[in-house]
Amino acid sequence: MTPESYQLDDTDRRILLALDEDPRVPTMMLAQRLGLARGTVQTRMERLANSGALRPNSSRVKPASVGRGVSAVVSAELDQSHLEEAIAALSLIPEVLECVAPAGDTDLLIRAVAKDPDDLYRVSEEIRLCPGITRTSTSMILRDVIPYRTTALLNHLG
Amino acid sequence: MTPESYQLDDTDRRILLALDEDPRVPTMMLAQRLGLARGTVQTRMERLANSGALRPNSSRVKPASVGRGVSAVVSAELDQSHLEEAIAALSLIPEVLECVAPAGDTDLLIRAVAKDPDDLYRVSEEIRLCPGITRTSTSMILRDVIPYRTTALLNHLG
DNA sequence: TCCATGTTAGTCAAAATGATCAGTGATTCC
DNA sequence: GGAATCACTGATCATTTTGACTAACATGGA
Repeated sequence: MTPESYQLDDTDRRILLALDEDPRVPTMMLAQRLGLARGTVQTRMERLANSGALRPNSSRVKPASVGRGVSAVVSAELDQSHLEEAIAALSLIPEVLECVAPAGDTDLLIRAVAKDPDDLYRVSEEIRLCPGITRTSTSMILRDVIPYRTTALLNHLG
Repeated sequence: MTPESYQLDDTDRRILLALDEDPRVPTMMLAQRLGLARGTVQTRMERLANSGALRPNSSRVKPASVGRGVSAVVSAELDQSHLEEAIAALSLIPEVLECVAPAGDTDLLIRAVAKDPDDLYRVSEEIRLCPGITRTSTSMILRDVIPYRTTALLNHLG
């Protein structure tokens, strides 16, 4: 339905936050809690699911719970003419969770996970060997200071 | 129940991946599809929800859908003796989605969002002014090359 | 003003849920 | 070897929820 551009409003955010606190709550009770009609909540949740505003459910999985307790940031420089090839190759590495292109010196910033430091070396090598990638620098993450969240953001807008 | 250490097994992963493809599917049909008994799926989903292996639902929200279409990576150096203060202060900034401490030169690597480049400047300033933070360097993200995913990882283990 | 949209509030039958239980296989531990 | 533990199956049950539909109301824009 809605392509990519759907903007969540206050009601959407309240629903999402309420679901964080009580993920299994039935629509009816949720509606009561928020002071809305059931139909409204139902419509909203349906819309949310189809709006493209949410990442897939599996993105909630903490890598540590599938035995990937080691996390790293890999910055990569690349031969710009082979950008798309590099992206394609990176996509094929399961341990690559995310990759962004920042402004500045670094061409690509890659978030990767591994089983242990030794495994991280392997992953890091796989990344380095991607076509188009000329140089990488891997930093293991020592501490998850603030684990990924959007709660504060959602609350803030309210 | 389970604290933080629960390891997802093959069945858990299959359930999660199936839910990605069809998020609203009822437990019964899901069980059929996976060739499991309903009770099993029910137990698994319950356990998953309580295991701490999943981030809160709201972490699925794409910041762009709440008007934060601009994303940035901020690297920060800090006065190590004020680490905890800095963390506390950063936590209070809603636009700070994540913060990790990598090995190497950078003390903290912060993922932040903003409404637009102008707003990013404001957020960036807020970060810089956190107690304990001595220097920051902000890079706007130009392109989301691989959006955050765990699908490949979950599939890979199977 | 009229129209479109989103909300409320209510109904309905159909379906799913959570809670059980006994039986079975696999694994571990003694 | 045997006992105990654990997870899965397949089944039943009453209760609840769901999705789909109404009609009425409010709001905001054309």
